[in-house]
Amino acid sequence: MNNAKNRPSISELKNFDIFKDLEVQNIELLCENSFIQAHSHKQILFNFGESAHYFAIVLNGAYKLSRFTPTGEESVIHFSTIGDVIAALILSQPQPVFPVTVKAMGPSRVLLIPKETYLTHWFSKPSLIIKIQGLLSTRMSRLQHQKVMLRSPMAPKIASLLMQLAASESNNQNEDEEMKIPLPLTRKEIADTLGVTVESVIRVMSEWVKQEFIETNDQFIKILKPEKLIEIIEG
Amino acid sequence: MNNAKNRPSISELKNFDIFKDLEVQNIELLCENSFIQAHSHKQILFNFGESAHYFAIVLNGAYKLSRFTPTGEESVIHFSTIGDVIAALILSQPQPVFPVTVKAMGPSRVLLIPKETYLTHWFSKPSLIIKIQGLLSTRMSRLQHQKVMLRSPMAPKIASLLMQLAASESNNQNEDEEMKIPLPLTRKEIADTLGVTVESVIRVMSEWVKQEFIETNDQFIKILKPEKLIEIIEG
DNA sequence: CGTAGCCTTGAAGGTGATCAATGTTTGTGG
DNA sequence: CCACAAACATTGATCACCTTCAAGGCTACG
Repeated sequence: MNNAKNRPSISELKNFDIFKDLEVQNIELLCENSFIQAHSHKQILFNFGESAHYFAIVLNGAYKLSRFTPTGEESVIHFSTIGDVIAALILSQPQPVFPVTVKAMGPSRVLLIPKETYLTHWFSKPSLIIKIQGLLSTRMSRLQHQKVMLRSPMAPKIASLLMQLAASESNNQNEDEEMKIPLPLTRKEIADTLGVTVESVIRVMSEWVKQEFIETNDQFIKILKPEKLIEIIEG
Repeated sequence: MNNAKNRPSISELKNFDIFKDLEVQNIELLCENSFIQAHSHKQILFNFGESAHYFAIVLNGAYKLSRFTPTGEESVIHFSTIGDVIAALILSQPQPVFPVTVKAMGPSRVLLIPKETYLTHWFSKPSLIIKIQGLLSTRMSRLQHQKVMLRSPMAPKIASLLMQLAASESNNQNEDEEMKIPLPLTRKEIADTLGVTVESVIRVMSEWVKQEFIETNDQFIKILKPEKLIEIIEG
């Protein structure tokens, strides 16, 4: 249980895309009353339905955003990795409430920024709004792309998700090169993201491991032959 | 083919939530170089992949936002009705490109606002950004809710979609009251929204018509017994 | 050492897709 | 104004894919 309240260090924040190009005193304003919180695996950052007083920026590790069905099944909405913002969109609403439950995937850290600071200092800087909207845009685009894959059978769906997650990491590397998914991802989580069962995911991915399209040694998934997965997606 | 360029009238705009609470001269600034465009059924407003120079506010009627699979199947992302903004999120990106194809559903009208006006005048008004983010938030929330329904069988999926669409219209009416879906919606469009086949949608909805849960006389769908649909959703 | 979570494999069964045929409505051009 | 085409709605039969259920193995962790 590690949730000591720490003030953020400017030098660390400077590494993040959002704070790049900003002067030190500006960054200090933007982080007014903010603090860093660390989490261990599976620890919960926000709960669905709680009223929101902060938004978060992922400094380290990754977080899983999900909702639950009445029967307790998990539905994963998004994986947030380094530099991503969480719950920024809803903070501008009158009585903001978290639309998802947010859980750490492995040891992770976030910067928590209070609603007041967001509304007074962040909103008056168009360049910041643009960056946040850019992140949202990426997220929206992922959700949309997953909708398009709904009609496809199991294998293309999984291939598409893996490529999507891997693509966020690789800086437009050449095709044919290995890609690594920057998340400790279980089969169950893949299943919960696609709305299918674990068994189905396992059956498909085991085949790929056997054919050496992917590798899944440690807890990270590596895509050895992206071309093959693309082939599968395109049918 | 009706795409005459018209200047918007302030008095009409005053009716929309976004422009309420604004002074006339402010509205004029926000509409700098903007114009109204009318469309007939199925006419295209924006094409997927085109570079974006405008965003749109729906004044009248409705628009369907969709993407297409390689095999030409349509996947509906969102239905935009009166007061909704289209393509606002992406306009702040460096080289914005439409992420969906936008098509009129019946005779409709939009106000088109150029990128430059958006970036210079809209972005400097936090209250506007808040309203736009509110609309986006609603949209995101719908997409997320649909993801949660992925694991459910056909009937709950369809019931959930109908209730979602009807809810946007009704001002928190009591349950047990009739609800009307403010869109000329075909079975095919419902199918394309859920990623299922038309036949499946028809089989489920025909049953509901027979049992008088819903009515579908004219081109609009009316929900006669919302309680019944809620029952179906909850299993 | 025992439990909990994840991974794996197999067999059976059902739900929704597919294919095909036909009816109905809408819109268009001669 | 009629004829024809195009889009939408409907119904039935068959079949494949994925879910469900069940059982067992593996690893991490207290």
